[in-house]
Amino acid sequence: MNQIRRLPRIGDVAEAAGVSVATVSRALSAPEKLRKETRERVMAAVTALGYTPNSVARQLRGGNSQLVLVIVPRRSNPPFFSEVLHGIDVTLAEAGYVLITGYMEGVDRDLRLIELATSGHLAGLLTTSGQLPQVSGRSILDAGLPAVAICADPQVPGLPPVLLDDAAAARLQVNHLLELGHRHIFYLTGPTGNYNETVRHRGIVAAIGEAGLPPDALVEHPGNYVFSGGAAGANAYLALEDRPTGVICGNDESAIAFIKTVRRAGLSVPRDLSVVGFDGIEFADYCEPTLTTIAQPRFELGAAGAKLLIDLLAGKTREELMAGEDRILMQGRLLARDSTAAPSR
Amino acid sequence: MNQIRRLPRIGDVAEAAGVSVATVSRALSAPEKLRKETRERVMAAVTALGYTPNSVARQLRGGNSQLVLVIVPRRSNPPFFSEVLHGIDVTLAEAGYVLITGYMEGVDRDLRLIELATSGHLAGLLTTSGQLPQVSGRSILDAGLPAVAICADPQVPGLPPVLLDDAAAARLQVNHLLELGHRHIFYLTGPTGNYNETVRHRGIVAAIGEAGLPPDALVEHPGNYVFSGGAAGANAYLALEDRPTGVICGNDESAIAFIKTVRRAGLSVPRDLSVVGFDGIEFADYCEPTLTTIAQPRFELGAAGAKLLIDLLAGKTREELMAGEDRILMQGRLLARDSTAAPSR
DNA sequence: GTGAAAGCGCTAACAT
DNA sequence: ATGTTAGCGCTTTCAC
Repeated sequence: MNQIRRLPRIGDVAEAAGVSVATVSRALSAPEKLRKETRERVMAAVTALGYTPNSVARQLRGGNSQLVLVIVPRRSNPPFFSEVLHGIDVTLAEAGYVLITGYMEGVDRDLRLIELATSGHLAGLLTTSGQLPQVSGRSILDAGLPAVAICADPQVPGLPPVLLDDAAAARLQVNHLLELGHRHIFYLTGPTGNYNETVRHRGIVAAIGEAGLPPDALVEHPGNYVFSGGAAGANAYLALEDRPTGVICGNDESAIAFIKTVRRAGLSVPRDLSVVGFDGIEFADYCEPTLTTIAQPRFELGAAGAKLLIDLLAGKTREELMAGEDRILMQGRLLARDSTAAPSR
Repeated sequence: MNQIRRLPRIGDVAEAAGVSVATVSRALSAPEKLRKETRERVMAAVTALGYTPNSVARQLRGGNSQLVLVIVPRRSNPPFFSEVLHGIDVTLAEAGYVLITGYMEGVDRDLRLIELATSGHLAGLLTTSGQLPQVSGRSILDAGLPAVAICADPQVPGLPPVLLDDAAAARLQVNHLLELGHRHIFYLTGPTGNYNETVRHRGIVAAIGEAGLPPDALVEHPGNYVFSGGAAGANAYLALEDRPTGVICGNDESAIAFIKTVRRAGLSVPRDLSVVGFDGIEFADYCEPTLTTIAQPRFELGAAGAKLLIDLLAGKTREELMAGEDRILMQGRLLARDSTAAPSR
């Protein structure tokens, strides 16, 4: 009936319970300091009024924010990142934090993200992008927030990264094809300059070299991790006079487009060529043929990064958390499915 | 050299520029009130110190928050929602807002989201879930934030929804199959109780009825919008004695799993059966065969919802924005591809 | 065990 | 055109 139009504040609760605002505050944040009776009276008033502390005021007072900004590159492979985000979200939520997703997209956005980081709302920062928001020499890290990198390493001092062991995973791709007997390999790369691409590329070249194959056993074509690049890569492959029998794609999405394109051109997978993807997204098991790929521990990458940040926020030092390592590395797993087989003869 | 460890505040800028804090504040929010010379002196100090206003303090003072909470159901079809979110994100960013993604997942999460909404951080609320966070009678709407629903209608008074015309889209699915000559239809539903499922279901039944077909022309099987449900639905279909020639799936993901499962059992699509999906995700054009489906204007749904919220936040009234309608309806588009054809005889 | 009051950084009346 | 100051809602000394 006598409904007040504004949200209840601490003073309303104090009045209703017949105590001071300080007592209400203590009932909420340090209940053990109150007589049981007082505490119960306050809590009853809190419930009756549906009071929730205004955390903006709390933060201004110097309290800790519960908001963590997660920076995601805009053109970011949704089936991959959504699972990483899920891992982050679940882990943060368990510790009482809330995630803000900030997509990068052009310089304006970079500026806005930097301002958000400096705005006083945030407790910490998680980045999944190898390129940090940066505007005229000002980096988002200047906000001084505790920060952790996931899935890509911006290689900035003091920013501990949680990464897939991309080099090892790339070797898994190569060695799988080599073990099947392939000796001539086509590599549809990721976007130039991309962190993961750079490391995997090195891994692939190294694995080819270690197998004693000549450098021209590897034919490369630039891709971009999306369908269109997969199709374009396949057309480049089809145009080759001497087609490699093994194909490594930068990710599953481009692998699926690659396969669709070569099949449409009359080739058969894995009879005419074997294709390996990367990521292990759900669709890779529902395409035709099912895709051999590297499963990334997506949820776990997100969870581990979030955990690291939470520990940092709790005041632990990087040294004790990283145990002397400069990075946390997780392993990919080869999922051998129907898109790879021994070369036909 | 003489680097202060804390972030600069308005007082630091004032001191550096030799003016009062009020002048700094005005230089930032009402520059026209200042003499050009003063303004320039202040701005120089702002730049020199790398000052960004503390928006927590601003908000506490009564200023407007720039944070919008977007509520997303956890089991939320990433390829679909990521585009809706993109539309939201781009539109909000243009108006200077930042999006917070809040996933729903169990009651704990509901409570946390309600607390976030009540915390004073937020400017407004966007929900893509038909079920609003709710805990023991307390709804997130009690926080009193301006709010808009997208893609699903929680059917709460005062919550304007931006929706796909699901009933019309469902008719599109049915009529496409009817026009091809199918007279016996299998419907793999969405999750029971889901808003979109409810409306589409009605549309499908109505379209069948209007075509003069008997009710048993439609065979239903409960699905869940994910791969596993698509596979299970296909197995149920395969077990039927008299198999319908037309199949409508609740979404693309389940349609793709459905097709994969029936093909593995030796059936051919579209020779033995035609399959229609729903959503128009990218993968639907890269599966085998390519999937006939309903394209939802995903980006536009998000953008329209965000726009509506922005206008609400700018003080416009629901009445003037909705032009007398109680909802904003957008239309789906049939994409006829290779998974549908006339029944074989 | 509880209350009074200062102060977090900012904006907007109100002075000058 | 610019300065002074109250106060947003909360937590936390410091008194009692």
